[in-house]
Amino acid sequence: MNSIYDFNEIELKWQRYWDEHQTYRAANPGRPGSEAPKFYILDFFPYPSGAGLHVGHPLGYIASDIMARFMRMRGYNVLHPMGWDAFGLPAEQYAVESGVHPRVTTQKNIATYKRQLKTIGLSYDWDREVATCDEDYYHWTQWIFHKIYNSWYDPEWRWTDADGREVVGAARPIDDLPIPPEVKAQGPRAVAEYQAEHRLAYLSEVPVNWCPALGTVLSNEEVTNEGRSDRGNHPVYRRPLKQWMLRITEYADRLLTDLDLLDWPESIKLMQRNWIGRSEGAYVDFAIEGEGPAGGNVIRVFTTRPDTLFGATYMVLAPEHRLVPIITTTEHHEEVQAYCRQAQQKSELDRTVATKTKTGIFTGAYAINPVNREPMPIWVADYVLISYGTGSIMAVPGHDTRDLEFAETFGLKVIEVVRPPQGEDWRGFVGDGVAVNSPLGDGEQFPGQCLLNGLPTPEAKKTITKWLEERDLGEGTIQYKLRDWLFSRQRYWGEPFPILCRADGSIVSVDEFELPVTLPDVEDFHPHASDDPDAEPQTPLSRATDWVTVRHDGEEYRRETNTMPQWAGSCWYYLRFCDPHNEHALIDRAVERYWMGGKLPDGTPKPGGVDLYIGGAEHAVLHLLYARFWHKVLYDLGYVSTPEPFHKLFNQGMILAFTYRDARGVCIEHEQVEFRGEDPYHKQTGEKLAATVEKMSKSLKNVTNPDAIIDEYGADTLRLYEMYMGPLEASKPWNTRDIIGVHRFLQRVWRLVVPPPVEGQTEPPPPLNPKITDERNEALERLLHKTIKKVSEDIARLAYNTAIAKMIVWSNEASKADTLGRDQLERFLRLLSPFAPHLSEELWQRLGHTESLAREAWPTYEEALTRDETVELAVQIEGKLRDRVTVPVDASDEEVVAAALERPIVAKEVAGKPLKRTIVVKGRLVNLIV
RNA sequence: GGGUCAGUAGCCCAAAUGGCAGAGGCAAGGGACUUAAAAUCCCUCCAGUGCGGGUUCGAAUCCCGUCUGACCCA
Repeated sequence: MNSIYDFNEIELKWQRYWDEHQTYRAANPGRPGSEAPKFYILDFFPYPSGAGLHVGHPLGYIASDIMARFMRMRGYNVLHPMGWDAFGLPAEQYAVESGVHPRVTTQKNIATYKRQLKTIGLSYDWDREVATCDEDYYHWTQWIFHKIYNSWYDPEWRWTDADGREVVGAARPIDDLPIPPEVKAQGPRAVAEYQAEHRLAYLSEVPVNWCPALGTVLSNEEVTNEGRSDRGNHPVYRRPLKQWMLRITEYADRLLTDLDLLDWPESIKLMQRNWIGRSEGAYVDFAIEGEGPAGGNVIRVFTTRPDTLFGATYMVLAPEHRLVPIITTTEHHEEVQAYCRQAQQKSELDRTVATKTKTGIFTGAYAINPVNREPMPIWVADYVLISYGTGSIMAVPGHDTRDLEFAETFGLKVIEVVRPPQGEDWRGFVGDGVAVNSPLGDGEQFPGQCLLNGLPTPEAKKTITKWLEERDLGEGTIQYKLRDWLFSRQRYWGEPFPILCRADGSIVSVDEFELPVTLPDVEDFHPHASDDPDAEPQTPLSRATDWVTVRHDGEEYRRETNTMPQWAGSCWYYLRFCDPHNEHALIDRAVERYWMGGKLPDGTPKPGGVDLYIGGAEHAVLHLLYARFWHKVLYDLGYVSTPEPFHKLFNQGMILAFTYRDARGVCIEHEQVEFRGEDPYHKQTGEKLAATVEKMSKSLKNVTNPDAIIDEYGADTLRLYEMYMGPLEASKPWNTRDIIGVHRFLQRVWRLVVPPPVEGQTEPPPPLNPKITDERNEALERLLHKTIKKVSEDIARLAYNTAIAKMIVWSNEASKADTLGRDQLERFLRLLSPFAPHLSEELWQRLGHTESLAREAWPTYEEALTRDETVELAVQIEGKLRDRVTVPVDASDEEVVAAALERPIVAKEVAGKPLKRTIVVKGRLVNLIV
């Protein structure tokens, strides 16, 4: 047997062993092992990109793996799966450029990722691997869409779930939607239309980022601030396009309130709350002045500050507002039209950035302010968005930042209606104060006028809302910033919709027993490019003519040719991992209850199923919100038993890297950098380089590949280093130079068990270190108990860096010791095994065990042995450190003071002065006040 | 502009409830081993906690202000 630590050989050996013995298989209900309590620990699954992994990617995976191994040793049945978010744009773009089918690229990338993950020694149950682009998988993605499509939301519905929770509001089958008699009377077509208006998935004309050159809609993230496509820098236009939408807004309130049930970082909860953006306010209706076509129309606005209505001096419509062409007077028509056209080309971000100067144009029309009956000019301006609220606002320049900027730009009236607290300028004051000038002067200007003067803001809001409601001029309401989810993409590499369209335009869903609707193979992945921004998009699927046309019972249908967005597959993968091979259902009911159920420490049912979900903060809003939404629909329909998918969420930080640039700002590869002292220089040119810490990315030439690290130091060292760099949640720079530290630690552990070969000795060294005995080393025993305690507690709170530090301390002491108890060493190896599983298995085996230690019991400690018998206290006089004194741990306060006073330095300082006060902090210090 | 988090040794990071600023690692210096180097082992060195106030017997920790950085929102 090799006496040197040959990590590459050892790691390969144990990875094979684990595969062959299916060491990490999780037992589903009914299988041996499922009688143990369950623990479901999940990683955000990756999109397998062509570049492979860099060392930043596995950070979270290593962290979850340590927890998974720890929980297995604690006797849990651990579900720890991995899969692939495999539909998506990069593979498709590559296909467009190279003609290689995205499936081929994707499979190749998955193979690379899987190989890399395996070399890290992650304890996944690979039997449960899924990829969102597999037919067996997207079958059920389509099935969920089918359920969403065939449901409506009943906000009044009161029901009790499987765990006895009371819930108000639910998705219900569309067949349960009550049809009003007057609709029913108009025949089946009217009923179908009425249903379509209520379905949770519906078609709608919405403004989208349309890129004619790429032939597709783009998400906001894919559009630059200059309003061009991120890829290719083509112009992007805002245009209305018929799209599939999911009615997530119906769930806004539940998505908001149920956040309170979850053990998530507060920052993420806050981001979701902001995204949902609940605001209380009121609708106010403004009549348009005049006869003509404009007269009689009403502009409805939403405001969170109805109390400032007296300060509203003008109105603004979004350029896309339907009343714009109707109310604009003839002499302003041309200008307004030109303005609207121009506004269309700007991105939303561009339009709302506060620093940009405001633009706008007067329509010539006026509305009447209902509270003082004053005429207000109606403007069109692009800082008002059609997609938020009603697409129109009442402008209160006195107390709204953007309205004030606009009013100042165009010389509009600004009046004070909220008096701020003393010392603050009212102009632009947006906080709560006291209503003034509401109305101007004393008393009513007309009978029944609303009087707000003197009321604090919250009361003023209530009063005016009531006044508006009584006169049918408006109503109190709650608005959400959350919009319905735009769910279709004009792309190839995604899930086809299980939707058919009849010749008359009516829509039916594919029968659930005919799923999946398979993605057809095509030759041409090119989007239909066009310079005409108004041309109808032609999707790649629409060219698969054989596929598009379907005959069914003698009727001809056309398939929906959009595909689902990349989020769809990741919305529910955590469910499929529980039951990945089920051909008859998305997930078996009993399996779902087992893995997704569970109890909180207080015995109540757990609101979320996955016990620990680890991933980066970049998906804080979208993925986590979409998945929660789908989960709630499935919950309402009875397919899952918990209201939330993820109970505890943890965001690992980002691994950053040093980036070196020369004087021209060109990034220099790490291989080209040499250090003179602490300063980086270019190896060839000798030029001094500037170093910064930035995100790891190919373009910055600062990427480290895990394969290279594993090759040089082994996977266990890589794992240990990534966990030792700092707190898991913190961002920290990768520094290859530091790796040697943890590697030395592993080498030292190795030598605790395996003696080094002696130079010049021809005889082989003994297989085990001769200092290992059957007797415990008493000096090490206390430290071992302290270590077990520290490591156990630190793993539980994901503080792996400090756990490792403590293990290093023990190994340093053990190296110095003359003897070492075999069972002490074995307990230590069990502690180490979640962090460095290969090395631990190997040494465990060399110590005489024949089974893997993956399910060995986690070591325990005695509280009494974690404390020393004596303790050194600091002695302070007047709060200043003067001396130290050693006392028994259980010494009383009096004994501590007495011991302190016996110290010569202390006695001299105190010198008979009476003690005014003594402060003793147990185990820490004694402070004498004279 | 608003919000959240963070700032401790040359670097990465530790320090329940306020209680001796240091657990660990890297780097640096010295030494042992070696013809030498690498590896290994031993020893040593270094900050008063971004800055300015306040509360307290006592502040890295709490409060106020301020600067810098990251993220989110506008």
